[in-house]
Amino acid sequence: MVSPTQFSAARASAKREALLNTAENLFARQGYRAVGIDTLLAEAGVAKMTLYKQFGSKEELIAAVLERLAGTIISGLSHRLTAAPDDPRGRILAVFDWLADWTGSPDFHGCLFIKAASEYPEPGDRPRQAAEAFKAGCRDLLEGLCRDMDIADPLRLARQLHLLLEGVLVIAFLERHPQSARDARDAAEILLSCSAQE
Amino acid sequence: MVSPTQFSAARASAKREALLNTAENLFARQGYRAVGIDTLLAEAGVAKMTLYKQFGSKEELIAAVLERLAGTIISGLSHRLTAAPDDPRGRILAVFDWLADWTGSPDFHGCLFIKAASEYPEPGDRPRQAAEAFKAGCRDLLEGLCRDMDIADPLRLARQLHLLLEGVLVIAFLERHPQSARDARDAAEILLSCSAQE
DNA sequence: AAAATAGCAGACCGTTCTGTCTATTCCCTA
DNA sequence: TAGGGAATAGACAGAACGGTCTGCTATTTT
Repeated sequence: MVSPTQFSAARASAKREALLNTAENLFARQGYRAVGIDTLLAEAGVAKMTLYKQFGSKEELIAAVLERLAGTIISGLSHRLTAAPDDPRGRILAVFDWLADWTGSPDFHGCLFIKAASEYPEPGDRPRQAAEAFKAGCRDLLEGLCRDMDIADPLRLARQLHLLLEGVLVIAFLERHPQSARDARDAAEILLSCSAQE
Repeated sequence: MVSPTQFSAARASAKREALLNTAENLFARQGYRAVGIDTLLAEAGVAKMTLYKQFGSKEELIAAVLERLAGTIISGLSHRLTAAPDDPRGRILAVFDWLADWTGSPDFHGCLFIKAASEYPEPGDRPRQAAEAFKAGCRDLLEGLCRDMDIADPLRLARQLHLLLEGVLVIAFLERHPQSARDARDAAEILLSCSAQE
């Protein structure tokens, strides 16, 4: 049996989800400031008051979109790593395979976190904070993988791999084909081998 | 002797420069769509009609800012490479030293080209075109340096170094300290060594 | 079944946006 | 020194911005 409050919550959350989905799509395609909330609301089929009850402001909506997206991405990647080989090296390379799929997908329009930090650059801006948190999460994930390897400076390797990853996000967005992910994978292999030898 | 038209042109170009300088500063700090032209004009001390006579539109002004900046950056880097050691390897590493200085400078606020492509993402948008052209120029410059090395696939190495470079631009913008450039330099050294061995 | 409550749609607010227009000023030439 | 032409400042226009407010509907509880 579903309680009334649960039912209401489910209905509210349906509109909330519609808002988040539409916002993610439009922001990804056009940018944050380029999309007005009226456009957004029309496309989502949601009332303006619903947006402001649920999120409080446009910037908070953006932050909510980013936080949900961060969870989706990290859990998607983590899930994929469970299917990867057991050796640490293979798991790290699997990150770049996943990256190739992501950047090669037709609805990849650049990294929404980089874009958010670009459009809301002040340290106090919530979108920028969400972006910093996500990128720190990515680096932490890579650090975890690198620690499993038996090398002298796993943190440095993680930062280097992170640079490759961000580079792929930028170049794939600008050049519109997934070659860069393959290049990054090749480079990662070299860095892995040489770090291990040290 | 200075002709009248030259004198007029000099005066016009002084205002034009003021516009370009102010625009570059404000756009770098706050973003493109976040800065209205009225703010820009007030700060530059220039009339609105001057902007529209000189550039035609805000987007064209942005493109002009980016094209001028691209020239400044590429020539600054090139000049610095003339002072670098003669061996190809040293010149490539000098690129990353230059990158460390750039991203470490107090008025580094992220890469204006990445930001431009983020805010004007359509293929026909002039700011995005300027960004694509600049990044292609960077890759070409790296390709030139890598070709001087005696390795099997210099173009692939160039693309890999380019990934590191773009990664540094993103991470330095998000984390606000120039550690990433040092990490990239270390990684570049490894890639150079291993590419040479192949 | 009636009343209360919560969430909805859409009109509405003042502000700010890019871009245009006009009247004036300034500078060079004759 | 007078005149011509370009560049100026600032008012102006129409649209779009983020955000608020007011009725109304639809659901839930008594």
